[in-house]
This record gives sequence, C-alpha cells and structure tokens, in this order.
Amino acid sequence: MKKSKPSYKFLMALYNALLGHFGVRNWWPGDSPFEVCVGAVLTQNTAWTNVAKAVANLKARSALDPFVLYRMPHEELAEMIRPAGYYNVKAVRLRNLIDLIVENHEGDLKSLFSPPIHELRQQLLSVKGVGKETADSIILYAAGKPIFVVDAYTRRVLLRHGLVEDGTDYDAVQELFHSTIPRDTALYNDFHAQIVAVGHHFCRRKPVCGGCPLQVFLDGQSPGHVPGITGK
DNA sequence: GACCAGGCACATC
DNA sequence: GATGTGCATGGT
Repeated sequence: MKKSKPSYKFLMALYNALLGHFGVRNWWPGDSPFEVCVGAVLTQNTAWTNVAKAVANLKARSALDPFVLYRMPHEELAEMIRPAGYYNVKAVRLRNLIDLIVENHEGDLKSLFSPPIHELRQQLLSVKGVGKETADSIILYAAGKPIFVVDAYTRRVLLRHGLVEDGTDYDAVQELFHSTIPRDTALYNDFHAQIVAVGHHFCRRKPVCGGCPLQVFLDGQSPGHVPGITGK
C-alpha cells in the first residue's frame, strides 16, 4: 500500500505537537562548530552518552582543535576516543575529515563552509568515513545551512507512526521534508531535534507509546499509528 | 548475558 | 544494485 505524502500543514502541525511537548531543544550538543564535526563522526551508530565521554577526553587534553588532531598519532587519538566505540575506524575517519579541514582550508571551518550547500556536501561526502547523515549533520548543525538530517530516529519515528514505508531510503525521506516545509535552518535544526527527542523517549525500546505526543496528535489524523515496533 | 545505540565502507553475489 | 559483514564501547 502506497502512503500519501504528508502536507505542509500536517508536518508543521506534527512539529508543533512535538514543540509543545518538549519545548525548543536548542541543538546540537556541542560548544563549537568544530566540536559538532567531531561529534558527528563519533556518534555514528553509537549512543550519545558514549560520545560525550570521548569528547570530554579530547577537551581535557585540549585536543578539540584541527591542528592538534592533525598532528596526533593514530594510537593516541584512538585511545582518547575509545569510549565512543569503533575507535580504530573512527580515528581514521576523524583524521580524514581533519585532513580536509587542515590541508584544503588551512584549519578554517569558515572556509570549508563557504560554498553553496550542494558543493559543501560533495566535499564532505568525498571524505572516507563521512556518509550522508554525517555530512548533513555537519552542514545543518555546524555550518548552519538548511538541510534536513535523516537518522535512525527519523526513520523509526516516521515508520512507527505510519508516515513512510519500511525501507524508504535516505534521499526519499530527506526529499519529503525538503519539498514540503520551507528551507529554514532554525526549523530544520529544531525539527530534527524534536524527532530525536520523541524517538529517544518513546520510540526506542518501549513496546507501547503511552504518553507519546505524536500518538495524541496522530490519532485519527495519520495513515495509522503503529505501536510496538522497537529497534530497527 | 543479550540487545541496542543519531553509520559507513567494502566484499560478494 | 541489493545484501551481508566488520568495526567496539557502555547502558538497559
């Protein structure tokens, strides 16, 4: 069964339902654009609580800096980000991103972020270890440009509430937002943050959705609320 | 002790 | 081009 595409009105009402429940989220959890870039790589398939420990290690060593990380040996970097898991692959991926920043932009993120979104995205995607979600997270939350981030929470929440088909790919989910609601950085930033909030609190492990603001909103309005889908 | 978490690249068919 | 696999820690 093919689902009809949600309207502007519907998506905004959905957003407002989340906003009313959670309040403005003020995302991403990071003190600087560079920290957002590092966090975006470290959080790949990893709980944020573990990422926070790795970031704290880097901060404690004053290593949250492109030039410091550029000079750091692999073993040392891997050891510092160990709590985030996959530390060997992530140390390489982080280094690949740092290489782009330092070697092509003299360590200056403003330089990296200066091109139009499409060009910036291509640059980020050319880095081995930076996929669509990581690139888009950096573009939205570090560069402050309007692109919608599609992550596990986004898919899960949309799927669980019957708004997309199972297996809908990244580009299709992203296009759903881009073609429906305005290209606005602040809106995309908070919308995604709201989705993460509801995904984290209500659509993760719990077998039922009691108290979920989306359930309240969607009942009688959505293609069908689908309780009980946990995990991926 | 099993299961899961804000992916990604690579091998194989 | 679809599907499977390795990477790894820490919380529930």
